[in-house]
Parts: sequence; structure tokens; C-alpha cells
Amino acid sequence: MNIRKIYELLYSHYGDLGWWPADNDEEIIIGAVLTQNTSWKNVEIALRRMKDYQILGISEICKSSEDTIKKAIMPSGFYNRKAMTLKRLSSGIIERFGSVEAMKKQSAMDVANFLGSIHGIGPETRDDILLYALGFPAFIIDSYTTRIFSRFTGKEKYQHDLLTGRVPIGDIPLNVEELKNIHAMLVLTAKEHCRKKPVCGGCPLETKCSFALEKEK
DNA sequence: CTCCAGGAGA
DNA sequence: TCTCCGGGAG
Repeated sequence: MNIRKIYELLYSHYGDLGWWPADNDEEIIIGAVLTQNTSWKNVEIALRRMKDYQILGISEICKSSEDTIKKAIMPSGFYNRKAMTLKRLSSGIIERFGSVEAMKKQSAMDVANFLGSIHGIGPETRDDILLYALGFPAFIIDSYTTRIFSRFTGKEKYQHDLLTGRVPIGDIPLNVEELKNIHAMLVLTAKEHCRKKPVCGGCPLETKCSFALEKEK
């Protein structure tokens, strides 16, 4: 599977999507936690509520009670776990780095290891933060990506360096802007075409996808 | 009422 | 590998 080829197929269809809507990097970090196993629609409601509660920021989270956070983020679901995760992450950032800006000056591996050490932050949330909030190269693997790659390659469980060695990304020939965009494009592809119940017609990957090719026969 | 979408613990 | 955690939307 040639990731560059997939990028070109997607790009000629979608172009630059300009992704992860947020006013600042801290909102991206918070959104990355809230969107765990949750649709972005629900996250938007939760972010709006956090703004209303005046707790939409790293230091604000440190200062506010866990109960207040729970109330604010309720619409995004799993609020007990997520409130604790936001607390641990926020205080960890302040204690370890002092600020989000300071994190960007560290090495990718140091920041990745820090994020991975936070209870409630798994591989996907870690990579969301690394890529979209901090600008480090990371290839984000979520359930959409897994589904698309599995069908595209025709392998039940697609296993590759991409899924095991996400940080650092090694030989993936994509720069940071392309990495941001390919994840955005893969999400759109999954929502529009590569759903649980596939809609292969018009999919940008249709001509090269073994699932679509197999189905045609 | 059913579906959706990460991470941890067992 | 299975189960729990919790909402919003179709």
C-alpha cells in the first residue's frame, strides 16, 4: 500500500480541507480528549458550554473543580473519565512544560512519551494533539482509518508500520501539512463512502480499493 | 430503540 | 478479547 498514492487520490478529490476547527491550540487539545469515541457534533456543544463556564483553557481547567468540568462537558459523554483526563493532562502540561507553547520546543518523542503517560490519553488522542495542536508529524489512526485501510488492502486486520510506529512516523513521505490534510480527507471519505455499510460509488479510492473492485464483479 | 466512536481494566 | 464508560442523532 502506497500512502503517497492514496494521498494523491484523496487530494485530487478533496483538495485542502483546512482542518480541526478551533480558535487556538488549547482548544484543540481539549477537543481531542472530548472527541474520544464521540461525534464532533457533541464535542462542539461541550466546547461551547466550557466557554460559557469560562473553563475553556489549560490553566482554567487546572483552577476549576472536577464537578464543574463534568457539568460543562456532559454532552460529549463519558464525562467522568474525560473530566479526570482533562485535569491530569492540564496539570501535567503546566508542571512539566509550563505552557502549550513550550511543548512545541521539545522533541517530538519527549512530548509523545509525556502524553502517552497520562491516564486517559491513548495513541489516537496523543497523535491528535501532537499533529494538530503542536505541529509534530504524526499519522493518526482512528477507526475510520483502520476501516478504510482494511477494505483498501483487502486484509481483514490491516497491520503495518503505520499502526504500530505512529510516533515517530518513520518513512511516511508526508509533511506536517499533508499529514493534517490526509487525516481530514480520510475522515470525510469514511463518513461519505467508507461507512459501516459502504457507499462505494463516487469514492475517491474506488478505482484502487480491493473491496470496491471485488464488489464490482 | 439502535447506532456511533477511544481507552482502560480484567 | 470482552466489558464498561454516556451522551446525541437517525
